[in-house]
Amino acid sequence: MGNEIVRTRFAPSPTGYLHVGGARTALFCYLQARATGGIFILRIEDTDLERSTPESVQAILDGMEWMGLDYDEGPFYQTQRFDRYAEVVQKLLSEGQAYPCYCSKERIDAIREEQMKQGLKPRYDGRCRAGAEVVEGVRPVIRFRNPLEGNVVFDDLVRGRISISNDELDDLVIARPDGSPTYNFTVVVDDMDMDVSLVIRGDDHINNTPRQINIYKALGAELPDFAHVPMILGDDGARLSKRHGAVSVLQYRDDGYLPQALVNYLVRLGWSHGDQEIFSREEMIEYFDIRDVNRKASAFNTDKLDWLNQHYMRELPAEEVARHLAWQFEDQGIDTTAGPALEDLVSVQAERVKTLKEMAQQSRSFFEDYEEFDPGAAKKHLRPVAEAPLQAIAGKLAGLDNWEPEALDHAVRSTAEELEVGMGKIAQPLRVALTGTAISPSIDKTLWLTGRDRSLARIQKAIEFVQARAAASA
RNA sequence: GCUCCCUUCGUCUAGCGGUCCAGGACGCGGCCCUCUCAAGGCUGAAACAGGGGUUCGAUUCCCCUAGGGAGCGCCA
Repeated sequence: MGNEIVRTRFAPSPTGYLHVGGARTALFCYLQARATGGIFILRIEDTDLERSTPESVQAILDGMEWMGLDYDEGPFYQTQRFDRYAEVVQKLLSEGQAYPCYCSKERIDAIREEQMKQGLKPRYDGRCRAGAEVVEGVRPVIRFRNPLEGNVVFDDLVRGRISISNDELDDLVIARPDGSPTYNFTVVVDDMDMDVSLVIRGDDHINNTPRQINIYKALGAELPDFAHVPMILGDDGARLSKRHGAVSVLQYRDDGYLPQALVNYLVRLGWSHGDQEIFSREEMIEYFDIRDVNRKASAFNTDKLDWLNQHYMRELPAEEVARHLAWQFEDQGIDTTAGPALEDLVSVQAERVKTLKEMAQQSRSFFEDYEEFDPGAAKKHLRPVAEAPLQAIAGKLAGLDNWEPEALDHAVRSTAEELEVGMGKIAQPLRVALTGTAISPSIDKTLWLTGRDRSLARIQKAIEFVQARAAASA
């Protein structure tokens, strides 16, 4: 890299959601710019009019915002730069660095097939290179005049030196018959115009780089540095696809993951700083260097993401986690106006669940009455022997004026002692009474979160249930 | 087929010629704790793809083989 300021860019094409691979590339671009006091640019590569959609553009913007990847310039849209591309095509044409080609698709396909058959790499044979015969009524494509000899060599910041011979390359199409530009050409024009000094992108672009370098040279532009980052694979080591479940970053948001967790997970995929696992945004920026990124593709491991998510649910300020949790409740149609404070909920539930979605699901009974007891739980814990403990604790709780965890814990324990039974004999029936299920936070916290009125009413209901059951079997 | 690239525990990784009978993390097993589920504590199993070199000495450098990936579009 030169002495000037580093300028990176993330350049997705809006043909679907922002997937985790793209998100990590964006993160790396962002971190490298922030780490060096540089500029991070967002550019939307929407020249494929067929497949690009406004929804996808929005998904990319939303995903970036959710992850907190703010950019300094853009978003720029390639569809708004067609005049500029046309201008550069004309320049190359007038300099003889590009030429019109009238070869039919049929002919191109035929030679490709023939070359494959002969064990050769399929390439355009250069028929129109020396001067095309104009075919009436046919609008030509424009091809770039690639050098015939020599090698293209570049030092990739993550892959090291890469060298390819020019005779592996052919004269690529840079403009279609309707004048619309193609990818390998627009990237170069854009990166040149936007003064991008460091191109960070997926390693599926490695093979495109030499031909892009030739275009840079033809344009007399200064070459940027390149850093090709490996791709992300699914849990099973196969290429990431819908079949692996969540691949879109917004899906992770909807599934109850905190952005801090996803970002932390992603930054450690292909990059590390000693044995450190947890990184604050500041630490990432301080330690990150694109040169330290690994060359190998890595598999996405949801178990580790879950671990990080729980870590952040526990460590982040409860108010912040609560904000994300509120969204989950809303999404699940649970009204949280009558019930415990979400911060309190977070403080007790965070260590018990993997995601905010689970947290909301398992906290339903603190806000709404449950329909009926879980059959298995009721069968096991709401038996006749449970009546006495429930009556005892009901009486004790009714007289309690301090509805706080410490007092509640004392109430349950002292009741157990007075009845001379183990905690399980009283906590489990009580748990089923309060939540309808056999699973919940510790009994004092469950009482606390359920609240006084709701707790007392539910215990009564459970006592009636036990009595009815005893009567029925008698 | 051709070109380019990749290869340390199941997974993410540390390692940049001796400190490695290979370290950490997730996950997994066992024990403890325990009112359920978790969480937590302790503990255990688990890897340098294979073969040649170079070197006094290779996980680290070179070559080959095997396996894997990407590209070879008038897609990006």
